[in-house]
Amino acid sequence: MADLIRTPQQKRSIDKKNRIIEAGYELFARDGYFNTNTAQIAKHAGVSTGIVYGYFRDKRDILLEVLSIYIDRVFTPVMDIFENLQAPLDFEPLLGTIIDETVSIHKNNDAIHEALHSLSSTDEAVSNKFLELEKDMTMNIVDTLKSIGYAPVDIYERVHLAMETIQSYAHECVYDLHDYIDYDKMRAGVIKMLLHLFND
Amino acid sequence: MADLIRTPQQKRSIDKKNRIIEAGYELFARDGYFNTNTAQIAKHAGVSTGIVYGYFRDKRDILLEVLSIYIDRVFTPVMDIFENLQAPLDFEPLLGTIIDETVSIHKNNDAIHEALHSLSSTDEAVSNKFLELEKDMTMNIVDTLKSIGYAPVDIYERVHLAMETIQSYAHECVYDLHDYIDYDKMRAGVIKMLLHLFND
Amino acid sequence: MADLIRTPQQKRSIDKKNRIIEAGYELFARDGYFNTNTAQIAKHAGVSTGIVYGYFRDKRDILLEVLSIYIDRVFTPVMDIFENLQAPLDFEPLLGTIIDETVSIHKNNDAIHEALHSLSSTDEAVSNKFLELEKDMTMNIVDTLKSIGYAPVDIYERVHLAMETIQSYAHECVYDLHDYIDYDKMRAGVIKMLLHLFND
Amino acid sequence: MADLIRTPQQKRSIDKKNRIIEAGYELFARDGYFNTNTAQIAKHAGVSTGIVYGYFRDKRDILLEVLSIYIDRVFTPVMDIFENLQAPLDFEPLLGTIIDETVSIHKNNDAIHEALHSLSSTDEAVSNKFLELEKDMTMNIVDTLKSIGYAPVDIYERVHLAMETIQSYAHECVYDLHDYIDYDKMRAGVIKMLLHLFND
DNA sequence: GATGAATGAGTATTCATTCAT
DNA sequence: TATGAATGAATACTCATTCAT
Repeated sequence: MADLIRTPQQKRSIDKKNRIIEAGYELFARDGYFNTNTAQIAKHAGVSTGIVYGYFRDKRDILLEVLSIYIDRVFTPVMDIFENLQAPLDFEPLLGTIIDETVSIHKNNDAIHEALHSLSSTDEAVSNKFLELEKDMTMNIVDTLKSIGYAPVDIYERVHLAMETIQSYAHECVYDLHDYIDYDKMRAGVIKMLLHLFND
Repeated sequence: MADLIRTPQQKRSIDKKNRIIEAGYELFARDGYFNTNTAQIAKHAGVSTGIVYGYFRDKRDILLEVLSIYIDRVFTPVMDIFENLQAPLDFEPLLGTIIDETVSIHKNNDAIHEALHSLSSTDEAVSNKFLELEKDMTMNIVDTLKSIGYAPVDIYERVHLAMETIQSYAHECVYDLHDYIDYDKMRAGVIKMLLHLFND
Repeated sequence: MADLIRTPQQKRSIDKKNRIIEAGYELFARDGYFNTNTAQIAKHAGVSTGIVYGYFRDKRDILLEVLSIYIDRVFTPVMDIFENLQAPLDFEPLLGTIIDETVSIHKNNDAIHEALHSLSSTDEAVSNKFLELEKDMTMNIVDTLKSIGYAPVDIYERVHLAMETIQSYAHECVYDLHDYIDYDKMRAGVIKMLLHLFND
Repeated sequence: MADLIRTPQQKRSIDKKNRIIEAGYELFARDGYFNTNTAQIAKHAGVSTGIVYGYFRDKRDILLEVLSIYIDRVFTPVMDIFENLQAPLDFEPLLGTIIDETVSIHKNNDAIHEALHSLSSTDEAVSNKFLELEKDMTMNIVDTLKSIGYAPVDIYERVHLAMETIQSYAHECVYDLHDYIDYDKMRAGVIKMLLHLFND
């Protein structure tokens, strides 16, 4: 007998729901999904354990909402860069901007990314949301590029590959900190590769 | 008084320990670390629940051993390619070989990779082992390349970046299967980028 | 400071209280007392969860009121039969009437009977109300019979036993539906036994 | 992944399982199924909460086993009476024996009967077991009676009705204790009715 | 009076780990 | 060494009851 999940309308309730999501965001990021319990989430959000189940079906439902927030935080800033893009296209500064923005996003959200992504393999809804995110980003970027006249063959593959490469680099920057790597030099390498990928 | 963890000497015992590790490997890969319990591992390995604690300090200790096995399985085949490398260096076929081998490795081990990597963010030992793996691979490859006379500036950055890029691509191939991507064309894109990265 | 339980005076309030009792009646009958929660009762009654505690001390208090209603529904129709009883007493048609009426009552109320009666063993108030019901029915019937001149020895025992027997039969009819039983023939058996019980 | 439920083979384990069932029996009888929690059962049985789930799938599974024990305790003694029954049939002492035995059984088991029976309305397995019990008893008694030459028309109805009547009486004796009833006189009434039911 | 959001104690169940045999 | 029964702390989720509005 599924007790109704409240869809909060009033400001105070929306706040409360958001506080729970934010608490989930922070705790999942810090300790991982399985090392975080609902009581901790409630406490961190400053609410009772019971009310959590007024807003969410179950713990996984919190995860899904956290995932949505995460996706929004990752997707939006990159898309904003393309928003006001104008021909003629000058790839070099564009790539630089995207790389720096992506690194910045990863710096703030990589922990939650790991926590969420790790569930992809066992939770299809999570997996699908990640796939969809990649698809949406690729499609949006391709559309924007086409709209300003850039439409080479294999554009989907190029854009997707570029995205992956940039994300790899950003992930490296945030986490790995190998002492034998100069990340600025690596950044130059990324740009060099991608310029070559897009030109011709 | 901490019960000693046996370091098995006899063949039968070594077998048993390995069976437990292999069981952990398969179950962690299939269901994830947190969705696998020690009783399942024991059963899958054909041993009693109790004896697991004769060979491993705790559940996490199994994880660490699984991680070692994983690292070995990923590291060795790539290094083997470089083993008999001879000058003069022809990058194009070499990259093709590495890419195909990496994709093949990922096909067999990506599930466990996800399961293990997801623990990086909350377990420093796991995180360090992954860092070390990347470092070892980079170092080995760089050494080999140098030994046959290839030693440009920024060689560490180039090699590391190439590795990351190839791994990204391999991961894509195994999992994502975006319907708008032709993975052979993307493979060509990877090779194109990397050739440019290494030449000059 | 115990919040006063309102004894509703106004028509609207009486309606509301009755709606809650009726909702309790239906849900307890369908799902049992422990499988019904107060939110469901409130919803079924079309009132808020909070106001339930304006009319009832607690959940058990609803139960007690439901029990009263139930007792009324079971008691009254049987007593009505005796209301206009006239000498000389002809037991056979009287028994037939009572049996059929009792079966009819059970058909409509056996589910709630089970739900309520099951609480007898752990709730003395419930248990007492059931005892009282039986006592009242026995006393009323005995009084009526005496008033029209039927007053054999052991009249209390006879009447009480007859009531029990008829209730057993009615319960059988409603629930058990053993395929090896012809319930009309059993009805004849009941009448045969009871006639013998009362004559001489 | 249903963890295996142990089916205990060794004496100590069987003892333990039985202790849990017996604990359930006593607590369900005293407090009812819903007012008893698994921790109480474990404590009463002198075992840990965890091991309960080694022997039983869930709390309801304990209930089902308790029900089986109950049925055995109620069924067996009555059947024993019929075991050595010999022609010619003398109903009067036989009925006396059965009534006294039934009252004795009810004295010891009526509390658990209420607790279990109350779940009939919401749990089909429970309901079916009760129906089956009645059927088994009726069938057995009818068979025995037929085997010694008593086989009137409507024998199923008569036997079933007799059983119900005796159980009603026994239940009355145990619980109701109405002060206006002399239970010995009522017992005589029961015998009188049943003799009439069976003769001719 | 009325609402329904909020509380937090309570419960069934799981599982890493221990231990008697 | 090996077994697998046993432990008990931990956790997701429920629900009778309260309370701010």
